[in-house]
Amino acid sequence: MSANKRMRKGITLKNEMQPDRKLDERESAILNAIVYEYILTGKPVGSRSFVHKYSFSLSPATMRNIMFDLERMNFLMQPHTSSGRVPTDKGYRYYVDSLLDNYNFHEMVIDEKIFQREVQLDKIFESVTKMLSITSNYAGVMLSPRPDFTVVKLIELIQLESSEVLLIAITRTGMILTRKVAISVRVTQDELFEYSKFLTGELCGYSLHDIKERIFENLRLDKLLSSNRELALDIAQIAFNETTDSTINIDGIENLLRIPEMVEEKRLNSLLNIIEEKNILKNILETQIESDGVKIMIGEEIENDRVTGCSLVASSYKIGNKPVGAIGVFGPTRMDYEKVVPLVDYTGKAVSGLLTKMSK
Amino acid sequence: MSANKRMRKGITLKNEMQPDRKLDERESAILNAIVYEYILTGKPVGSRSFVHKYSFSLSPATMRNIMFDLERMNFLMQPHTSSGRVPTDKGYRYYVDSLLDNYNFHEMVIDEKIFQREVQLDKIFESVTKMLSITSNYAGVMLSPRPDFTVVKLIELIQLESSEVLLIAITRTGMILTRKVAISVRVTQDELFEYSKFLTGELCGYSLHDIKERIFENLRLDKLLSSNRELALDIAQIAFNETTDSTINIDGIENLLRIPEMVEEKRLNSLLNIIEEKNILKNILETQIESDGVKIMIGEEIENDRVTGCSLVASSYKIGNKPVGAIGVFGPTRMDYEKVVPLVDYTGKAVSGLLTKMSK
DNA sequence: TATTAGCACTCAATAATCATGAGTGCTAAT
DNA sequence: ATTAGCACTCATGATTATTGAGTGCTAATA
Repeated sequence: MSANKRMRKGITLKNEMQPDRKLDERESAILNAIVYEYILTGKPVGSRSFVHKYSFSLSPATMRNIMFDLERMNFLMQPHTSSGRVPTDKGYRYYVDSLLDNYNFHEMVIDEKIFQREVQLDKIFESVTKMLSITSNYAGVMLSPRPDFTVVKLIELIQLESSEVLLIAITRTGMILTRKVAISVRVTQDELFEYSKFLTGELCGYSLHDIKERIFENLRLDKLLSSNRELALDIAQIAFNETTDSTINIDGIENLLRIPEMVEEKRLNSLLNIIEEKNILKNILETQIESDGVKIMIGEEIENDRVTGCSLVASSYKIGNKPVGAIGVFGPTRMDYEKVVPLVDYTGKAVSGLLTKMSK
Repeated sequence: MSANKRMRKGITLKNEMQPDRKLDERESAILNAIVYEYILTGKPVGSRSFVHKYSFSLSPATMRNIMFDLERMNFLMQPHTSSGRVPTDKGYRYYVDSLLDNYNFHEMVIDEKIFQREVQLDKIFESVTKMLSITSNYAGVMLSPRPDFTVVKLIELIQLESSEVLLIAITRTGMILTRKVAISVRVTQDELFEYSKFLTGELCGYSLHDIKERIFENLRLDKLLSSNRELALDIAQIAFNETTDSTINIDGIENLLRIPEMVEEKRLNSLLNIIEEKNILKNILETQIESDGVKIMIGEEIENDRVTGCSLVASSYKIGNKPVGAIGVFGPTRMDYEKVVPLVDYTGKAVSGLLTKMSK
C-alpha cells in the first residue's frame, strides 16, 4: 500500500532527498499554488487553511501527504517541524519555469515616451533604472553597453593648455567620451582641427575595441604618415588606450529596505554588500548579456557568497542583433515574479528598440 | 535653603523650562562629559555609574541634583521617569560649541594625493564623498558648485547631424558641459569652427550666470552682427539657457544602516526619505554654502519634516575667496562629533585649495 | 550652605510560565 | 487513494515575577 510505503519512508527517509521525477498534474498545480500563496503572504503555507482558501476538493490530510512528497523532492521545506511549508529555491524555480512557459509576452502599457524624451545616454540609463524600480517596487538595475563595442562616429580634439589636449569621441548611440591627453609638442588650434578631421576619417565606423586592437597597427603599417598625422595617432592611441568599462546603475534600494524580510540579518547584509560594492551586481549582470530573453536567478543560483536570499530577474538588450548590455530587477527570493518577469521582458525590448533606432 | 528650593521646584516646576543662565564650570564639565558618554555608549547616563566611571569626587546624590538642574534647563531629558539622562538637541549643541571653541584645527593626516590623482571634476566629487564616508563611518555628502557660477574657458561646436549641433563648454575648473542644440540651417564644419572661435572669444572669462543674464543682450546691442555670428549666438543662447543645477553626491548610506539606532522606525524613515529624495539633503546643504567654517545642524535644527534624529556637519568650500559649494557628513544625532568636525573642516579646506589651484 | 547617606519608589528588561492555535505525522476506517 | 481522528510539536502572545539601575526627597553632616 502506498500509504504504508509513504509512512515507512516518512520515518526512515524523512530527510533524504528523493530522486527527481516528473510531477503529475495535480502536484504541479498544488506546488505552483503554494509558491504563489507564499509569495503573496510571506507566511508558511499549512495544509488546512490552504485547502480551504484555494477550494481544493481535497482534505487537509491528503494535502499533507502531497506536501510531504513535495518536501521529499526538495521543492518545499519546513522552517521547523510542525510548521507550514515554504518553497525552496528549487520550488521557486519550478514556479518560475511554469510561469515562463505559460506567459504570453503581450504588450504592456508602459509609456515609451519616458525613453524618447531623454537625449543623453546616461540619462536614459538613469530613467530606465528608476522606471524599473518604481514599477516593480524592488530595485532596478541596468548595465550600460561596454563602450568597447560602441562605434565611433566623430572625433574632435580641443586644446586645453599648451601641453594638454582634450579628445572627444562621439559614438553612434550618442555617448560622449572625453579624455585628457598630455602632449609634449606645441600645436595650434588649426592643426588640431586638421587632426580631428583626419582621425574622424580613419576611425569613424569602428568600435573602440577594434580601434584599440587593430586600427592603429594597420594605419601605421599601411601608410606613409606625415609626422603631423603620426602625432594625431599618438594622441588618439593614448586616449583610447585607457580602458573604458561599462557602468552599472542601481535604483530603488529604498524599496528593498521597506520589505521587512530584507531587513533581517543575513539579507540586510546582502543588501549592504550590494550598496557598498556595486561590482557584485555588475558581475552578475554581465553573465546575462549573452543569453537571450528573460533570465531568472533564484537564491543560491546567484553564485556569490555575499548575496543570499535574493533573486534577480534580468534581460539583455541589443543594438541591432548584437546584445550589448543588460537590465534587471533585484529583490528578495519571495518576489512577485508574475509581475516582474513581463516588466523586465518588455523593458528589455523597449531599450533594444530605442538604442537600435538611435544608432542608425 | 537651596535644597529646599530645589525640592519644591522639583515638584511644581518639574516640566517647566528654566530660563537660560550661564552654566558654572562644574556644570559645564559635567554636561559635556554626559554628552560624551552618551555618544560613546548610546545608553542613558545614570548618576551612580557615571560618577564612578569618570571618577568625579562627588556622590551620586549630588550628581543627581546637578543632572536635575541640567534637565530643568533643557540640556538633558529622561526617556522615562527613573531612567538615566540623555542629551537634548540643546545639550548636543552645548557640547559641540565647546568642542568648536577648544578645537585646534591643526593638520590632519589625510593623503592629499587622493584628490590630485583625479582629473575629471565629477570623479573628484565622487572620491571626496567616498573619502568622507569611509573615514567618518557615516554618510559623506558633497554639493557641487553651481555650474552657473563657474567660468567658461572654451567653447566648441561640433556637428552631429545635419540639423543638430553639439556645444561643448569647458570651464576653468575643468568641468565639461555638453548640450545638443537643434538648428534649422545647414552649416559646414568649417563654419562651426569659426563660430567656436567667435564664441570662445566673446564668452570666455564669464560665468554661465553672467552669460545667461547679460552677455547676450550686450553683444546683440553693441555690435553689428553678421548673420553668421547671429546664428552662433542663437546656438549658444539655447545651449546656455537650459538651467544647469548643482548636483549632490551621497556615499556611505550603508554605514548608517549598520547603526542599530538608525534602523529604528522613525530614523529609518528619515534615511529612506533621503535615499529616495536626494534633494532634501541638497536643499539643506545649499543653506550652508554662504556660511564660513564648519557648521553643525543638530536634530530639529535641520528644518525638514522628513528628517528627524539626525545631524549634519557641514563646511562650505571656495574657489579663491568665493564659496561655491559644500561638503558634509550626515549621521545620527549621536554622532562622534569630535572626530567628524575636524575631518569636515580639513576636507573643506583641502577641496578649496584643490579647486582654487585647478581654476588658475 | 553645599554635600551626602538613606530610603521608598519607578520602570525597562529579562526570564518564567501558561494558553492558544495552526500546524504536523501516523493509524485506521472508508 | 482518500480521509477522519488523534496525539504531538512548536511559534506566538499574554501574564506574571524578578531584578537592577535609576530616580526624588528627607534628614543628617561637614
